Amino acid sequence: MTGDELRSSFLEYFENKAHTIVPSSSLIPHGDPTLLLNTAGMVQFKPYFLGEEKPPSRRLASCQKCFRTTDIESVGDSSHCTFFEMLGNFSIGDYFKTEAIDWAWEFVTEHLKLPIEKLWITILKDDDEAFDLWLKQGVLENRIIRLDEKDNFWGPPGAAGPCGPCSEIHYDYGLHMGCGKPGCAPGCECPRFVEIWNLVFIQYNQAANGNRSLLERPSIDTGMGLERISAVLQGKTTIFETDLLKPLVAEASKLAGVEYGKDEYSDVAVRVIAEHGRGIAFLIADGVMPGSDGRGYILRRLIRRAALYGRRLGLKQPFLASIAKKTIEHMGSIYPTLQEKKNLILDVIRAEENRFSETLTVGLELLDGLISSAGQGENMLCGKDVFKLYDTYGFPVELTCELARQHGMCVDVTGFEKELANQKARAKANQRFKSGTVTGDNIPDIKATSFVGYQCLVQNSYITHILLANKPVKNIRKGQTASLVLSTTPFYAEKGGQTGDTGFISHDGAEFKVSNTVQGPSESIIHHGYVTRGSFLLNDEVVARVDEERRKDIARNHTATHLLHISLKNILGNHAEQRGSLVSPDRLRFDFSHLKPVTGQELEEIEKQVNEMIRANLPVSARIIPFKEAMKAGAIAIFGEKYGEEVRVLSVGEPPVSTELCGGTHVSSTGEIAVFHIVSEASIGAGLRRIEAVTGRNTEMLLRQQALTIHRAAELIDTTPDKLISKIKAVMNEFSETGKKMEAFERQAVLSQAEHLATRVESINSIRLVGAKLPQVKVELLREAADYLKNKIGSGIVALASVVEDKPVFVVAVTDDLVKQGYKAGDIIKEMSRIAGGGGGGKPGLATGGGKDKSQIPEALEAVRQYVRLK
RNA sequence: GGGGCUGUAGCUCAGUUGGGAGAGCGCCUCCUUUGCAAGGAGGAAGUCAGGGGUUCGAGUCCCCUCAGCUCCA
Repeated sequence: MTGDELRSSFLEYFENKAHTIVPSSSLIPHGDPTLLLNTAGMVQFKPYFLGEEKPPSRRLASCQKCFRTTDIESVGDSSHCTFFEMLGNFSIGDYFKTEAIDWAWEFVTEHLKLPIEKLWITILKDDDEAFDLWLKQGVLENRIIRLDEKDNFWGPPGAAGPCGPCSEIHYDYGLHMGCGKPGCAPGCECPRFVEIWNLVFIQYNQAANGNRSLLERPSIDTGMGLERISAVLQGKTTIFETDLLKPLVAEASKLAGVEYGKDEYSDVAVRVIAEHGRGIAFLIADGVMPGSDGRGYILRRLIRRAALYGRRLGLKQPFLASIAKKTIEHMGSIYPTLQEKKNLILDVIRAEENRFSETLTVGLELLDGLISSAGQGENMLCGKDVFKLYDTYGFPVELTCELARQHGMCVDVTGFEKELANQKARAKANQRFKSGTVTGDNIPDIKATSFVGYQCLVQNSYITHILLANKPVKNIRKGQTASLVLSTTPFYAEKGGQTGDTGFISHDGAEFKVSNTVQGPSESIIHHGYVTRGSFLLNDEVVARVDEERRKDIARNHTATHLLHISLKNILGNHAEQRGSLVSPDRLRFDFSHLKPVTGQELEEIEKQVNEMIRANLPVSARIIPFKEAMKAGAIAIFGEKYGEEVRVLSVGEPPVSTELCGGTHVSSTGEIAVFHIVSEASIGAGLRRIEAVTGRNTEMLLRQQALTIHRAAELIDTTPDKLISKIKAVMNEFSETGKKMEAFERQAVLSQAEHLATRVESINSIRLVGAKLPQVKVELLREAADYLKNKIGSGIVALASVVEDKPVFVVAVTDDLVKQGYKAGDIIKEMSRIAGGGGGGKPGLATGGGKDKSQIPEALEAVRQYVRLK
């Protein structure tokens, strides 16, 4: 039975048992920011088990894409994998143990036709109910193993929640596969017994204190790994020999030119490449992009690990895309996203693999250097060097170790780990310093401030706390910098990338200027600022007034940020996800994932689309709804952000063009933004881009400034703005022509002087010598003159001097024949420059130098004669 | 946000202790040939990322800024 047949046979079986077949959910768990990737079949049904949502049916079955990252390092052996498919049937408070066991046994023995004598059962040690049910199926008593909670108890997810015992069906590959130890049985580490199906009986609810109570309507959650059961059915001992993975193994072997199954060393590499290549394709298809954290880092690690193993097989060219392509061909009909995202998948893999290959090349050179420069006695690479390789060049440590071993050296792993710990400590220390500035930690009785800033910008309130230098006080007066907490406030506290509000808090005779608003403990809102007039007492009644213009600027930028986000997705693709955002009154900054620079044309399209949405004057509305409901409506949530039970959903347009979870303040319709203009686009790291933009009156200001600059520039070079470019080109051309002419003219002048000097050759000790001062000649030309004279006189010494910027410069040239006799230009120049208060150097045939005192030029030239006389 | 590395001709890069800015490919002109990366001669092309400092003199040493890469958060 092939994997595909197995998959459909399973679903068909449970469909006949009145189950609703649910398609696999994305590998990125939707609406569950606590989970990195989908790790089990039941993940998408969690809200049903927890009673938070109503299931479409009480009986469900699925074949779910799963990804587990806990043992990436073990992939390559015969059994571990990161990506796999999980078959499962689920009862949401419907049937329980009896049916679960009944059907599992029927499916395994009658549909899959696995021989009963090969099957073993494990149960939780005191679950007699399960024991009896298995006996009833005809399982022999000695084939039922009782295990403790460590092995056969599931959950709860987190500290509290539903949980219960489980029972597993194991397949026995036979005595010859076993470890032979006396206690060998299902649950043993050796490969003889393999768990094929896990049935979880969710019968308890566990409280936070650990007490378990029986659930009124117990549930069932089962899981059967498709790869493993395929291996069993196809009579294979490893999943890599099944029809699910074999084509990929074959492709990897073909690319590397090795035969699978001949050599364990290359087999490991082939398996890593096949397994990771498949997982990578699925991750990208579900929207993961390589990055330096979270899911992105997992993807990057897989690509790099596979690339490394490819190298081990001698693969020099990028090859991972071929494996992904094979995966798409092989599984695309069952997972159509693979087909749809084919181009993206292949592009991303190629780009990332190439990047890594550059990293490796640089790293290898450095490592070669380290290895060859290590002395004879040394046989250890120091941790510092290895860390530098890793930290600066991203060169994997395991590769460093492997290569060092090949050269008979080892690596100071302890030293490396110490450096890594240092780096982590540095980053942390920095973090602490930053967060230390937030005040409010010293007020024990602080309560949540009621925020009314969505509806109004002016609010009557009273002072609940006053903070001076982060300590509670009873009053403050004029001139003091302090922080106020109010009972109610219209001031928005800095969060979600949006800058805090500024404004005034006042009562008769007193005014407090708010310079920033931040979040304090217990959802309080803290106003930072200083007293400009009068004084404030605790419990004073005050009027809080937000700077309206500034708030409107912020609102324009914030709503524009949402429009930009959706527009990026529209034009660049769905992978362009928010990774950070800053909304201030004067500009907005938006970081997102994207592999390559955004082209000028794309930027233009993005800007155009955003401005179209602005002109359409779309209504902006916010509503508070339960988180789950928001997720179902397809709202954009940011991974890693914490969201409460109830969330604020911000929609633009009707029907919405954009729906995001957002607590920020926005315009009421997009027309208020007026105009959106992208100011810059830049990289902020691999796969990450940053766009900065302005809106409303900031755009107006920017445009006015730019127009002014253009006008002034045009005026300066005597033209009109429309002809500015061509005029600048013409002027630049003219400038460069003139420069060249000048240079040629100077050269001509200097050479004719040199020509003249050639007629005044002195002779000392029968050495021909030219020593002269030329007026105002820069060093380059002086050098040319010396070169010219050197050739002219055939054999001899040329020493020239000039004055540049009021300082003496010298050039000495010596013909080759005299160099051979021991006359060195460098020696002569050193003497000359020393006399003039400087230094010089060069090569034996030609040297340059200079000094500080131009009056010493005659002495310096005399010194040359002296040098020749004494030589 | 913090640490590190890199930035030289259109492209790929070299450039020793600070002392003449280079190579290969590409480009332009001419000649010889017309077949696979043709051959020959000549030529253009550089604010050595930008700015400051040290020095008689900086692509080279020091500081700052920008950009790309990388690790940590």
